[in-house]
Amino acid sequence: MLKYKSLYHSLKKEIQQGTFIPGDLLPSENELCDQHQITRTTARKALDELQREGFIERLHGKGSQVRERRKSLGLLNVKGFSEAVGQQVDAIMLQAPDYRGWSDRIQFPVKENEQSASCIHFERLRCVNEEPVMLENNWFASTALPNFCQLGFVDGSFFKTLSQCFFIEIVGSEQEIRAEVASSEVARLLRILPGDPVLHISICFSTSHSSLTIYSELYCNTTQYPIGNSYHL
Amino acid sequence: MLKYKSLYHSLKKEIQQGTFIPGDLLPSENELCDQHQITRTTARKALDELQREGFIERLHGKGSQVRERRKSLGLLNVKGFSEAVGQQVDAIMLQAPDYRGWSDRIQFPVKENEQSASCIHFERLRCVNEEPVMLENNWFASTALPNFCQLGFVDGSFFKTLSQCFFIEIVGSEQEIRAEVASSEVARLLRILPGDPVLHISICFSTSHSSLTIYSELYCNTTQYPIGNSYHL
DNA sequence: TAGTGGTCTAGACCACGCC
DNA sequence: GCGTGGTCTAGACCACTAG
Repeated sequence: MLKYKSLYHSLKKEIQQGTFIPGDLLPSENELCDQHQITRTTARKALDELQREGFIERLHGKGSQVRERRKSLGLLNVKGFSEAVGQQVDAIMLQAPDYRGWSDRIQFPVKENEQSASCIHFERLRCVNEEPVMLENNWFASTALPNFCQLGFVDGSFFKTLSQCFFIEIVGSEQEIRAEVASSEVARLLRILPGDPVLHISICFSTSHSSLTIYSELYCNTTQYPIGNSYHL
Repeated sequence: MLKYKSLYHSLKKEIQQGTFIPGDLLPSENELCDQHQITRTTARKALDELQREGFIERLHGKGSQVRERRKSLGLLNVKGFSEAVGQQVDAIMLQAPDYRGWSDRIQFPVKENEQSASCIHFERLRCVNEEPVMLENNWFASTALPNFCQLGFVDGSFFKTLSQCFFIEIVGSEQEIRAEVASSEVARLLRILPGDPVLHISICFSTSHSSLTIYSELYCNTTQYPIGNSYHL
């Protein structure tokens, strides 16, 4: 293993596990050099990567500070849906994680090696001010996440659970976005009329665990809260 | 000016101007060191940045190759709309660039210092297989782009024109996405029925020129061609 | 003033591509 | 075999923060 990658993974894991929490300062670059028998160039390369991925912020004269991770990932982001609408969001679990077959509602083609695995599915309704704004369905192969159905969600967040319980991070996504008319089922849950326009977002998340892909189908009522995101170089 | 930034800007400008075109190899790292009296560490820092921004690709054992720039920028990307729908796209100019007032159709607040400047607007219709799929409206302050209305578009691309004629790059964006019912005007142009669902995307692009912000309002018929994008760490 | 991160130098060895 | 990019070392000086 390359030295800078080794340090990078070691620091990232400590952040994910909570050894360092947001606001903490990591060991200084010189301390890291001593601890790992490397030069500053190598230590900085690891820190550069953590910085780009949003895990830390470098403060000139102070140190490297752990941040809330909120890098944008396409439409949504690693922190999840609440930032995309910019409001406090409650989640109601309509269907707790359970073993189901792969659904034909999934818009992206399910990878062949995953089709043979059993599939975990859960469905949530996201509300802002008690008003339902998004219906969320997720599917993924159960092989990568043993005992997932027995676990609770960390802070109600699926991504946080992946990170803190399984050390799995989202590393990429593909999305398709459509404006559709609401089906009677979607309309009932979002408390709108069948035929009203809804935003339909299909996402295929790739993760740091090669055998885990997450398929999501989201239906949003955007009349009150449009989906927002931003990007900066 | 820092040495690595100076080299970075110099190489980027040569790529934008066409001194190096996609497929070309930049001077090797050692050549850059000789030419600019710097060490490889410094040269590599400049190249690292160009690589992250998608201008070049590093080929181990070969060199640094200039790429078509296609980094994703939120929903759309710097190459523009054609990649988002993944098809060949024709553009019909409905309203050529002209001086107009700032429109109240712009969803993002126009910056105060821009409100007093005169505003250039143009409107295009994007078609796939002769079918209209997106109506595009753009507004921006004329101060940053003298003579813009007299210029033609490079390869029919607004972003390419900004880069090659003004050396201005898109560096960030904010977006809001909504599913709406089509107004009679939008429906007529997209050849759908008033009341059909359309995807409404509002974008505010920030650029490398501090006094230029681009405001876009897009209306998409996503029945045939959903808007796609992907993101990778 | 001591410690931190930001920049830069002048080397070294390696793996990869191509001839 | 030679040149390329990828990794790494062991220093140096600077600007910034904080006690």
